[in-house]
Amino acid sequence: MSHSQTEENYLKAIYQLSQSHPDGVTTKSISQRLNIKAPTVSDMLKRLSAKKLIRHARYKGVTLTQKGTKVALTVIRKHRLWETFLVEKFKFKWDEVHDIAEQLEHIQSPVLVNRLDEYLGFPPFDPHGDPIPTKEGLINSRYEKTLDQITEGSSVEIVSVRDHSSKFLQYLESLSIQIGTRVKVVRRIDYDHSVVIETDDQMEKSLSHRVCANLFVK
Amino acid sequence: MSHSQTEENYLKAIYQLSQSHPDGVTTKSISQRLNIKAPTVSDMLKRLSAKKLIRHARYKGVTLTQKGTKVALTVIRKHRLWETFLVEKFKFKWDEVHDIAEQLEHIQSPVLVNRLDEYLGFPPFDPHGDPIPTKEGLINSRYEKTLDQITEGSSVEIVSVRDHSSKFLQYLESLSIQIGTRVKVVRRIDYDHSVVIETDDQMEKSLSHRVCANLFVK
DNA sequence: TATAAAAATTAGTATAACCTAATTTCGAAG
DNA sequence: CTTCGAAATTAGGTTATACTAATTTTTATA
Ligand SMILES: [Mn+2]
Ligand SMILES: [Mn+2]
Ligand SMILES: [Mn+2]
Ligand SMILES: [Mn+2]
Repeated sequence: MSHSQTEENYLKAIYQLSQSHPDGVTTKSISQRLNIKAPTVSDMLKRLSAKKLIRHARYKGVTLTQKGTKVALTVIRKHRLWETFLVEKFKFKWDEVHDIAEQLEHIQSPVLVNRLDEYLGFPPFDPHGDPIPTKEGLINSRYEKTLDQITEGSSVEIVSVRDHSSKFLQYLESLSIQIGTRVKVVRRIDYDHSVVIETDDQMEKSLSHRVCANLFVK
Repeated sequence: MSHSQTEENYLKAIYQLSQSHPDGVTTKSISQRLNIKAPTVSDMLKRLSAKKLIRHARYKGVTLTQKGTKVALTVIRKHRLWETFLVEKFKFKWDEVHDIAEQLEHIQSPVLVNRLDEYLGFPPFDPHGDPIPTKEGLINSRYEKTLDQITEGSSVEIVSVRDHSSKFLQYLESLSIQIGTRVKVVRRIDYDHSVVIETDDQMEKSLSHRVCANLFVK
């Protein structure tokens, strides 16, 4: 039994939303994430439930079943492997690959995915620093801390980004910030929660709270 | 304006059928090729016609417009480039790539296709010997002659296969026949139109008429 | 605790892409 | 030139996936 692209997109969205809401994902949040109206989501949840891919009690949040989780992780695995492929082999920028990977993640061929993985040398992370689930469905947990939570004076490394939009990624490039960049928190501004950082090149830069909250660090 | 995968499949089928029926492709032939019932095809032809992708006079055959031809050639280009990629880079056998390429041919991203083309070194032919349309939509015409039309004593080279099925391609492998193989027609058997050939390795092999009709030569 | 706002669901509709059954049109054979 | 079988189309139905409007349920607030 295979699943439609639409179903896969719902499962992936539910998986990702459940990372911050393990006790149940709301219809509204899925609706916003996928840009689909709530009644349509309600409908789909009924179908996914009938297929035993999610658990759903009416008017309550949803959680993925083991079966649903496996599908979601497979889709995420493919998305991140393809993104890595596009950057490593086809010389795309990290802000150009997401939309293409949104399509490639639905290609059905387990053997293709594994050849891709092998061709790339079994990469543990994608170009945005996100962990790539293994063939067995294992995924490293992501670092939880974001740059806005770091105390003054500490030095940290950027390990991944929360926002994958071109806009954000291009802005980071203009600041010379990428995955692996070390930054020192020079000052935290109380007024607007912005942060002044210093990068390797000794330059001081000011980052808004919004930007910092989208940068995972270790 | 983009087209659905379904529409692309129809356009590709019409293009390929029109190679042997330039004056118009029938509803029935499309129906058989795509394994879809004739009324469904009729329906779709109306929609493709409304989009100016085909010309269609009721109860007459269809032809592609320039616009439709362009879409078809783009899909074929992607199909053949991906097949080449899978064989060259991922070490798939030539009989394993068609079904995966049927999916990959629908990925929408002109820049991806051109990077793929570049990555492969702008190959003129796919693993089955079929010509790959260029970015500009140009396609080499295929050799017309098949092995069953060759006179006794002549020596020819296999340039492409008509049938892309695993069954057929695997049978060819078992005979050590591939694209580029030179064969000499030793004898033509009148009784069943089968042909006895001799390959580089001095071995004599008997090929049925059906097999010969699926082997293009030069 | 009563009520209002928000969230979720149900009801009813649309479109793409499929189907079967019925009808129309074409083209070949007599 | 009529007639009949094949091909094509129309009619009417289904499913997946969307939508808006109406209704129900939950939750938050007074
Ligand atoms: Mn992405
Ligand atoms: Mn990513
Ligand atoms: Mn093919
Ligand atoms: Mn091919």
